[in-house]
Amino acid sequence: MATRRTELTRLAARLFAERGYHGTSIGDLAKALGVQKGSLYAHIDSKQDLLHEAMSEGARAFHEALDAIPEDLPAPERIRLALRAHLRVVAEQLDVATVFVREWRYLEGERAEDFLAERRRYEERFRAMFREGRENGTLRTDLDDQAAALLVLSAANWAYTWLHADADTDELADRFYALLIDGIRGYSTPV
Amino acid sequence: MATRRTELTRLAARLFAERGYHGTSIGDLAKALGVQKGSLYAHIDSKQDLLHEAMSEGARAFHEALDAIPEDLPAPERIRLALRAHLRVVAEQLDVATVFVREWRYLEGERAEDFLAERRRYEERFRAMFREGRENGTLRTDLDDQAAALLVLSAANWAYTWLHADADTDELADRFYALLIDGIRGYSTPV
DNA sequence: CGGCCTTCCGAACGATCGTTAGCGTACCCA
DNA sequence: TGGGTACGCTAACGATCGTTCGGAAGGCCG
Repeated sequence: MATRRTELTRLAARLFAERGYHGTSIGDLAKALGVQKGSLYAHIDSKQDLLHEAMSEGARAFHEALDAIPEDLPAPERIRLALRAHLRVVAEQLDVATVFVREWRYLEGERAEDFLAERRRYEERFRAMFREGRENGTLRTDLDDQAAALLVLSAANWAYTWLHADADTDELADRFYALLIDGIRGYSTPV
Repeated sequence: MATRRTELTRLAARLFAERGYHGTSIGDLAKALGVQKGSLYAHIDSKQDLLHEAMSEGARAFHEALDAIPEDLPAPERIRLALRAHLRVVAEQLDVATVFVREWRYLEGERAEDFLAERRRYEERFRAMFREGRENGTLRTDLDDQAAALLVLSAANWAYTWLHADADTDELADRFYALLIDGIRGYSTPV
C-alpha cells in the first residue's frame, strides 16, 4: 500500500545522501518524482518528516542487524559478526546509512535528542562486547576497550564514504577483524 | 594585516562546522560579526570563497603536519607519528578539520575536483607507509596494507566527531597505535 | 592637503525556499 | 451507486536566500 509514499521516502534518502538535507529542496524531490512540489504535501507534513523517517529506518536496520547475532557466542566472534552486520547494512542501504551517519544533525527539536540517545545506545552495544571480552579473557586482559571500540566504530561510521553497493562486506569485515585481533607487527617492528 | 578578513574566515569555518555550509547563511555570518550582510562583500566575492578558504587551510595543516615527520624513521614509527600529527591537527583546528572532512562536497565546479585530488594525495601518503612497512619487514610481511591503511584513515577521519580541543591527542594516538600493532587477542580467543 | 583603501551602511534585486489552499480526477469498496 | 481515499494540479503566501549598488565615514600615505 501507499507505494508513492515509500517511493518518496526512498528518493529523499538518496537525495539527502547525495546533496545533503539543506542542499535538497522540496522542489528537487518533486521534480525527481515528476510532480509539482505542492503535491508532495499530500504525503508528508513537512520536509523534516522525510529526514526523520530515513533516520528511523537507519536506526532500525542497524539495530536489527545486531539483534541477529547469537548472544551465546564468545565476545570476539560477536565483534566479528557485528562488524559484518554493520558493513552489510551500509552497503545494502547506502543512502539511508549515509543520512543516518551524516545528516542526523539537521533533525530539529526533540527528534534530535531522541536520535542521539538511539545512536549512543547503538555504540554502547559495541563497547559492551569489548568490555566483556576483556573481563572474561577472550580478549587481552590489559585491553584498552574504550579505544578498541572507538577504533572499530570509526571504521564502521566512516564506511559510508568508501563502500559501494556490490562490495563483499563479509570479507571486508573479516579483514578488519583479522587486523584488529592479531595486529600488524612485523618481526623487526621497533618498540 | 586584513584582520577582519581572517576573522571572517575563522568564523565561517566555525559556523560551517556547526550548522553545515547550506545551513549557514551569509546573514548568519554577518550577524555574528555585528554587521549588515551586504558588508561582507567588501571582503569576499562569494560564499563559496569562504568554504574554499577553510578547506585550503585544512589541507595545508594536515599536509604540513605530515611533512614534519622525519623520513628516515622506520615505517611503523612514522605511522605512529602520522596518527599523532593528524589527531593534533583535528583537535587544534576542530572547525577547519570538520569542514575539511565533512563539508568539502559542497565545493562547486573545478574546486571540488582539485580538492578531491588533494585529499587522495593525503590518504596515499598514509597507504605508502603501510606498504613500505610490509615490504621491508618492519610490519608483517603478510599484512593487508590496504585494509590497515583504511582502518587508520577511518579513525583519523572520524575523529572530528568525538575529539575535543583539550584532549591529549598524543596519548590517544599512541593508544590506537598500540592496539593496531599488537592486536586485541586474548589467550583464549577463538579462531 | 588630496587621494586611496578599508570598512560599513541601507536598500533593493530576482530567485528560491517550505508550506498552504482550493479544486480536480480516478479508483476502490461498501 | 455513492463516498471515501489517493494523488495530482495551479496559484499563491511570506520568508529568506546570495548578491549588487551607491554612498559615506575614517585612517594612512603621498
